[in-house]
Amino acid sequence: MEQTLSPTGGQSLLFLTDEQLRKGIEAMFFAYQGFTADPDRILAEKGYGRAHHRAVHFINRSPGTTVNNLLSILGVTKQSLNRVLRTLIEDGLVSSEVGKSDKRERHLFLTEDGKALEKELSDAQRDRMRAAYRLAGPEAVAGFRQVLEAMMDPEMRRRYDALSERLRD
Amino acid sequence: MEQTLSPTGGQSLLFLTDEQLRKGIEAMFFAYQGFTADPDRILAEKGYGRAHHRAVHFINRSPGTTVNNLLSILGVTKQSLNRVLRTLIEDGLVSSEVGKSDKRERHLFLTEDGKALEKELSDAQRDRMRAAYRLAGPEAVAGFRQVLEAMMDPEMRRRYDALSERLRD
DNA sequence: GAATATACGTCAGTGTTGTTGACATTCCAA
DNA sequence: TTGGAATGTCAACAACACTGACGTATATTC
Repeated sequence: MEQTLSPTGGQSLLFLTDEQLRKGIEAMFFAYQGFTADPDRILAEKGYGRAHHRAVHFINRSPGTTVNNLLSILGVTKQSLNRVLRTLIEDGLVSSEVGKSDKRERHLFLTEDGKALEKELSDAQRDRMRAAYRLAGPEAVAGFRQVLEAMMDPEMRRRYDALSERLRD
Repeated sequence: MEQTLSPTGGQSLLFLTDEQLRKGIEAMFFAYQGFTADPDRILAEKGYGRAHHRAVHFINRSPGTTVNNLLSILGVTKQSLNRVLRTLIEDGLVSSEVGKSDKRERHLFLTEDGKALEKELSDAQRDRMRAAYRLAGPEAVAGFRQVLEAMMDPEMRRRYDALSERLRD
């Protein structure tokens, strides 16, 4: 609330000025800092980093996913992901099961401990997101999502959409 | 367009469900990848990284800013910023002038070459932002900004607002 | 004027995370 | 069955963030 001043200046035809665009760029930068701040704090205590968070998040989202699948979602090299995955497996947060039909594949699951960490992290992140959503209101949230989705690379957009195929939005 | 299906499901009271929040989190993650992809490509060619981009961006935004000021905006350590600044000064993209009233301070400016790089980078980033804005429409952009602003840490929000104090939105 | 604080720069050490290269295993198709 | 492609692992290296300690110049305070 108190948000009576429209952040776009209220002009419907001037919303593509360079200054508007620059402001949007800066908003992304500062907001992303806030977006990662809370999980980062928790992760640092436990000796993990953002890469661990991302892995845990998407394994939780798609239990049984393969390493390769996870790789394409995260957009990093398999070696990079592997380092993270190894520590998570060693620490008993993730379990890796050899595929039944294709024994080359490893299917990834969160253990109970892994689920606990995932919950701790996403609770923190969701709290902030919830507060922002509540402050901005449903229509702003719809716009927020629309712009973000339009900003994605087509390939990433596909993967993003695929995540909610089963789960209804 | 074609965005007739509202990303919030159209329900004004369901925009705070865990699934909605999770979707927002993932949207931030994937969108940020797109957000940085174009500048990253340009930077990689020239042997620079995101840190250089950020420095150049904010020096351009506030010419004559001091090192300390830049430090607090970027939220990094001075050692980290110094490494970046040193290479930018060596390469002739940034100039550093001893302060007149306080000779301890260094005021930072972009040289012509620095301005050229800044333009190249922000043109690329703005193009994507512009496309996303155009696709989503003015109202979505307003919501986008509202949510992002609500997501910032208060301290960062202050700095974000301060950037456009002179320039009218 | 002396002590203290501030602004900036630098050196050394560490950790996370990305990269490439080499390699083992498994699957599949010629 | 053999060779190529796919999957995943191990090792070494680079980029870039961080902390801690220190040096220098300047400003401020007592």
